[in-house]
Amino acid sequence: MRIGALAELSGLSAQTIRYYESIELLPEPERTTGGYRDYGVDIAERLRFIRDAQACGLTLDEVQTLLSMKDAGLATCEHTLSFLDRHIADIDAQLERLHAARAEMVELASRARDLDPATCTDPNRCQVIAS
Amino acid sequence: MRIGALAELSGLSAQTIRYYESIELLPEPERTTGGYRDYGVDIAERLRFIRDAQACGLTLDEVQTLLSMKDAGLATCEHTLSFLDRHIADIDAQLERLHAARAEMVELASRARDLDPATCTDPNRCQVIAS
DNA sequence: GGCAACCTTGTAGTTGACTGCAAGGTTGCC
DNA sequence: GGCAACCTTGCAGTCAACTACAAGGTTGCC
Repeated sequence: MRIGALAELSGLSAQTIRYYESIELLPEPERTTGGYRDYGVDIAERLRFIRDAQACGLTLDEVQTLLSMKDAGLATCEHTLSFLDRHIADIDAQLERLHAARAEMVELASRARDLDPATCTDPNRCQVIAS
Repeated sequence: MRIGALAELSGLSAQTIRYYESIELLPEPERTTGGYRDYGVDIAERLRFIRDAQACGLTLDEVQTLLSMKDAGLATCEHTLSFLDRHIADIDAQLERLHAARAEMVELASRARDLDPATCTDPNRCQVIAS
């Protein structure tokens, strides 16, 4: 699979994939005789892992640490475990914030929906929000 | 309350608070006779809202849109509602990613914990992760 | 073999969200 | 009144994570 196909598959841009390779998040792929990057399907799984970890607010640097752990077959040192535990705690905190924010938005939306739509006739009113 | 106290209370830096004011996320506060910013307690709630919304992956620009809605007492236009609905959907997608990533980390942590801690004697092994 | 679509490297620019610093004013306490 | 801690504005710098562009090579199809 060439980079364009992987980009399509993963939803990332080809530039981003090259960028990930440049910061060593991705291993250097095989090359075709013409010098094009040639990926196997397993790389898509790695990209998915990166995306999920990023969604947790991990930096790409931290994602790399995690990937090294996976790649190296894990390590059991104290600080490795505490790295994981800390990030799990971070995720839990973030889940809480997400739930709070979601509730706030649902509340806003439901209050907005309960208003009479007919009153929405002032174009200036909408412009406040359009930006 | 002066900016330092608000910073303390909210967990943000004074610079960040001034930055938020500069991009009009926060209203201009009262000033003391000496020209110092003088905040009421309600501003802390606004900062909490900002933090939560940011946790959802909203940009400060989008947070501002939401705050305008709150400030303006809402609007019912189609695109306002769709703005909210879209972001609620985004949050739900992110919650899903967070759960997936959390599971992955818990799995990594539990597998790591199951290994014999006595085998963790190679300092080079740890250095891989220390970065 | 001609052509569009796709790829290569390298480097520079952008965006969002801060963060630091300089030069100076204010507060509150001893 | 002296001093440390805190504040002011303004502007430049940083960092992460892309994103764009230039100049050129490869592929696959007609």
